[in-house]
Amino acid sequence: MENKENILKCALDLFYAKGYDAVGVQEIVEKAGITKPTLYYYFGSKYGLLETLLTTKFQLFSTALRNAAKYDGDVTATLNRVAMAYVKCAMDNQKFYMLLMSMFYLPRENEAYKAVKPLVREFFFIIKKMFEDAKEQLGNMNHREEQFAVGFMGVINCYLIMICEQGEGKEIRITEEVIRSLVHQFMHGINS
Amino acid sequence: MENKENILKCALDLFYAKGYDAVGVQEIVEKAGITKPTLYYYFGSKYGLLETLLTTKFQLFSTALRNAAKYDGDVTATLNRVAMAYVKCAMDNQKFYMLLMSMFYLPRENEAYKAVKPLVREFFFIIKKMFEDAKEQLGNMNHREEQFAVGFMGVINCYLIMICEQGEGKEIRITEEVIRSLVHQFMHGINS
DNA sequence: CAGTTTATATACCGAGCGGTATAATTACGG
DNA sequence: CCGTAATTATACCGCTCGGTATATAAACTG
Repeated sequence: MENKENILKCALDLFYAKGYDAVGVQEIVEKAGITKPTLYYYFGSKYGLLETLLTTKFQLFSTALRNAAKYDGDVTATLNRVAMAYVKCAMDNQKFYMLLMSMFYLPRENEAYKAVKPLVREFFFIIKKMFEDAKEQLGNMNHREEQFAVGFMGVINCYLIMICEQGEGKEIRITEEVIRSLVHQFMHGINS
Repeated sequence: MENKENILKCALDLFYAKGYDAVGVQEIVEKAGITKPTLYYYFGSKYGLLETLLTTKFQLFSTALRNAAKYDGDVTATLNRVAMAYVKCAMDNQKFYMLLMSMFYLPRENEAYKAVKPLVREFFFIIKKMFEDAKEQLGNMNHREEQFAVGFMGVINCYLIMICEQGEGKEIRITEEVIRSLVHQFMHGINS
């Protein structure tokens, strides 16, 4: 079992650095110090390896977000919880997070995008539902729940990517204060 | 010269649909109805083709934004102008815009990212400078110009990508009113 | 210890990759 | 109408791609 996890780790490193399409199976097995049949024994195909990598690691994000996104009557508090949980997951799994981001923006007919598509859907479903539940407090969103969901995650992701870029590789601490200010910016704009 | 532009067009279609790494040179020349040496005569390499495609088409964005981003003492008005110009460019060149977006989020060691990197830098330099010029009106940004630039473009891009996704292929009309509401959301938040 | 399952390596497959040497064709100025 | 330069095609290069048939080693199971 040691090999399997090692392959996943090496694949993540390479996919993160170059992207799924630009990495060959040969490259992965060399980095992992094994041979091709071993990889194919565990994952069946290069695409299967990607799927396994994505679905297993995505569990963390999914459960953390699902817990945080339970609307409790206070929009700001809920948004803060979600943002905290999300940022924590992202920073604890920085490479995986950046891989997810890059794959989310992949062309829609790219094979690798098909692997993230269900994850993206699940993801936005959670956030969108949160905004729907907050209808009472937010008032007439008139069907802008989706726009809000996209915008909210967009603000956070843009910030995280900017930070990740600057502190390339180094460990990054993002304080609760910063997260709260991001949520505040989403709700009240930049000059308030 | 007819061939050259045809190759560029076909390359854009394919890169847009599948991504640079997932498209072979053979595929491009077949779609363009020519043979490989013709492509290599004009562009020297697959990467050279990408560079030519990016730099020529990016001119539009660059000049349009540079004109719109001249700060005139009114932040809201300037942001509106920039957003209008940007959205117009993006919608007039939808495939190219989506290609740019997908490449912007490419892993940093991916070869194709090296081709967009200078464009991205130029792009953000323009937006960042606009926020710096608006210092008098926006007040104490205390070095958050970059964060604002990233956030502003992030909001617009997230919205555009969402729209492009829904109206896949069809022509898209985005009214000035919608753009103004996006700028308003950036400045004053969602519930104002 | 025999039999079976699990795990790994050697050596190979056809196909497609990016790229090119050579030659034929076209366009055009003298 | 000839020579030259700009274009385009035929046919090929070595290499890497994703994937596999076969054999072997290790680890359980009875």
